[in-house]
Amino acid sequence: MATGSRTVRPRSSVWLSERKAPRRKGDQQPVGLDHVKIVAATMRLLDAEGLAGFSMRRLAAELGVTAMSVYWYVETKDHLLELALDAAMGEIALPVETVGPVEGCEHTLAEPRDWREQLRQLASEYRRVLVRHPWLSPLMGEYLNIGPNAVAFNNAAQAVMLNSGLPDDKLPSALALVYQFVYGFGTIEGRFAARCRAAGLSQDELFHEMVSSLEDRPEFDESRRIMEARGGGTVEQMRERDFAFALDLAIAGIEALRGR
Amino acid sequence: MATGSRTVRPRSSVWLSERKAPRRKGDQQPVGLDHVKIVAATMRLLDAEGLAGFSMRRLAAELGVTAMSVYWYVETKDHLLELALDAAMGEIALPVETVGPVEGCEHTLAEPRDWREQLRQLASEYRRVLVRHPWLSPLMGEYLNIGPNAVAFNNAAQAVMLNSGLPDDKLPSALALVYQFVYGFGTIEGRFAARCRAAGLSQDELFHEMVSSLEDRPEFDESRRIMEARGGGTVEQMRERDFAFALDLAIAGIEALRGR
DNA sequence: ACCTGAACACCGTTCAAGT
DNA sequence: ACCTGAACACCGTTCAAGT
Repeated sequence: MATGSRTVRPRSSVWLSERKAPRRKGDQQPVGLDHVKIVAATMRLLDAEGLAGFSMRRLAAELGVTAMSVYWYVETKDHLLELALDAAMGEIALPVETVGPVEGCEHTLAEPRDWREQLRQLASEYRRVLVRHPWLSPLMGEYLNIGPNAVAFNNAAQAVMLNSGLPDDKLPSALALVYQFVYGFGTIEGRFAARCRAAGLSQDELFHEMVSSLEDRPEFDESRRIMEARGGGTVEQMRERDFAFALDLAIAGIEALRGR
Repeated sequence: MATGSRTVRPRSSVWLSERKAPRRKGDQQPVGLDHVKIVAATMRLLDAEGLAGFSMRRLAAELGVTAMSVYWYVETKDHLLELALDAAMGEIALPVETVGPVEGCEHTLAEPRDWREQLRQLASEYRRVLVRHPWLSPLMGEYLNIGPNAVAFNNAAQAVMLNSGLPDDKLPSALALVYQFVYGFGTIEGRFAARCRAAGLSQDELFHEMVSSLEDRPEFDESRRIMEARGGGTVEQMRERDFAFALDLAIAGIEALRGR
């Protein structure tokens, strides 16, 4: 979590408080920093060093500026992280016809298909973003996540699920089942990938190292048996299969119960 | 996340490094602190102040002791948090016949039933613990979570899913679908409850406040429509229904695809 | 309008010293 | 064996001051 809140504070979101006015009046040259540059540098740092390695001072150094300059553009560290969070949500490609007129939405748009394909597509896009930016998961837990890109994503997910044939009052359950699953799956996958990068190992190398470090622990016998049953291939291939079949399960469940 | 790791460190887990030897040799009186007391105080503080409000100095003050005393018993803050994490996992009641001989397991045991009932039971126990201790979710993302209680829980979850009739190679998918869903659901629920406590509002009060604060935002029209379709009752009742039906979907999916 | 510098109240942890 | 105190290298943020 952001360590900014030493004591519990009122907790306003960037999206609920008016933003700092854009500088650069008239036709003057921009002086150096601006909102876009700051958020981009923030995401770069977060990708490179992780959430724990990120600090306002570190960011300022990266921008070649003194520690306090950033505060001219951004109210707090938390607000900045909310901006980075929503920027990352904007990297999720959305099925084209699901995108309503959300102001500030930066999503790229993908091809339309039937609802199962759209669901799989959204899920895999979401997963990819979570893996690409491992700092996303903790931030989503920490903040409200109601920025324009997050809202557009939620609306797209709702629009897709609407075509599943489930009655409206069952949609929240189905949405939670699918997207909480993807969140957890992508979170674990992203953390593992980050761990690999940090250790300088490939995913398969680290995986086998972990497996063999638990070799003599009988509590893990059953887990090992199941993992072996899952069959060969690389870690990545196993994960693709697990992910795809879990979505198949969810879709099958929806198809089974939508008639009631 | 624990801010202990300013720079990236080797990342050993408590469960992978031998513990500090228990003090109190012979029959001497315990001098003051001990492992159990420290973890208990840690959980009390985490419940009361949240993860962001917890610090080693704060804990020491709570224990009536100087800041550095705790370090006699515990290697780092991260190790201490791992101990608290597993202690919380130990609060999950497990279906009795699923518990193998995991050393150090503190779980209480629950009645046996058919696999659907056992699954629902485990899911709801897991959910309750996540809600009771909102600091659990971020810690589970941060650490390996391979303490004795976590392992016993995973083994129980596997044992229950084994009875679903799914072939072994499909078990990881089904387990991920169900328990990642519960994790996300319980995380959101726990955060909302904590927010309510902090604001001094009931869940329904805060909920209606949030809804009405988004009243004039057309991007939320569709969400609002769905929420209204979901029907009346308290926030808690809506959540129970959503949770139960999401599990129904997962179970229906498993039953639909287990024959292949 | 935009940026700086010093300062405040915090962190986790090391290390030498006390009893 | 157990606990303390001072110190180090960090935080986020405030505030008065510079240009």
